[in-house]
Amino acid sequence: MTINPRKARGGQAGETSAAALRDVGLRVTGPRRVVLEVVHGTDAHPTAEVIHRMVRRRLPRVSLGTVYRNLRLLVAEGLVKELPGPHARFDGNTRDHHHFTCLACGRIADLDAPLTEPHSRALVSRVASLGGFSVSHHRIEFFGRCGACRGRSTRRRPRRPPS
Amino acid sequence: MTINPRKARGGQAGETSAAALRDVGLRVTGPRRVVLEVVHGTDAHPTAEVIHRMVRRRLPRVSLGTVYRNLRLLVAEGLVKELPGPHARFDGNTRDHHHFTCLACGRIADLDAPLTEPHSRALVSRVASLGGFSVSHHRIEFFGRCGACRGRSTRRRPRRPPS
DNA sequence: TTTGCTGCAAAAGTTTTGCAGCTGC
DNA sequence: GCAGCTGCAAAACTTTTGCAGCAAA
Repeated sequence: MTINPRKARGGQAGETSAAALRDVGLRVTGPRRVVLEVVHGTDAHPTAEVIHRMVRRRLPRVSLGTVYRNLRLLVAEGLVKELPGPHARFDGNTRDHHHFTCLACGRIADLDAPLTEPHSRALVSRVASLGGFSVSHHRIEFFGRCGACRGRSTRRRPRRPPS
Repeated sequence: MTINPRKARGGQAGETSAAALRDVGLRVTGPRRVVLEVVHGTDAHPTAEVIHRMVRRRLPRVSLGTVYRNLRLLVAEGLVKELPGPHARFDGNTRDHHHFTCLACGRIADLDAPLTEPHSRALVSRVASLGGFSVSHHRIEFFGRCGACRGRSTRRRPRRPPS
């Protein structure tokens, strides 16, 4: 689901995630570390509930409230990104990137910066100068059908109605 | 708040909105018509609750449930657009356009197509061809400070935490 | 030891829905 | 008249929060 392939996520996660938490001044607790590892270990842009389910496979007693609290902290510290929507989704890819959502299967693909960079840079400066804004960041979402679903005529329903 | 100025909204709304409803095969009822006129009559991208308040100034007995039901219908029929987020916002501007959100005052400005068109067109075709997608539409949101807030040092808090 | 974190459960906030009655067509 | 709408109230969800105990540093 990634267009510009990235290094394996959550490779040597064990030590890395603890270090990342320490770096930003957060205590390293079991639930917190696993939440971070789960989000960094997938590119499926899971919701809080899905993350909770995945965390529980490793630590069965972790509560949903704790997952939410930690996601908030991780987002605030910049270790995780949040995608807006009726059900928030979380993204362990903290590099600059945008998204493509397949309306047929519901999957969300990361579009890393090199793919969009040249044009979006021009776009931002045009909007800033003509609109009189200072633009700190921007978000681009594309919608349509992914390669796999373009062939398929029977559209498999998205797991959640996209957007 | 509109960059490319548009024709006055909700000018001769009275007849127009009823006609628009009939066009898409919806019954013309008081609540429904007023919901549509309210959303078309502002460019402030109001939430459902705000719309409800505005509708009630004209029809005091309209319930929030009815506002939600009608907004859903109007969105489904393409008479109104919905902006994603924790609190959905609604937009009477159904033309192709994008948005700028001021992080200082929370206001959302419409960026009409001519402003973004040339670059976003190139962006879409690049993403489609390199990613192997068919792109049906896309959404671009810019964040930063608007002209008015750029000068101000004291940042007036957004009415709702943006994004 | 101290401060922060957790589980649990309750609360808060938004959006949806069931139902009986009303109304546009 | 009938299908479709509406108000009202309850329900369904997602997300947040209070609290007492526990654990990282």
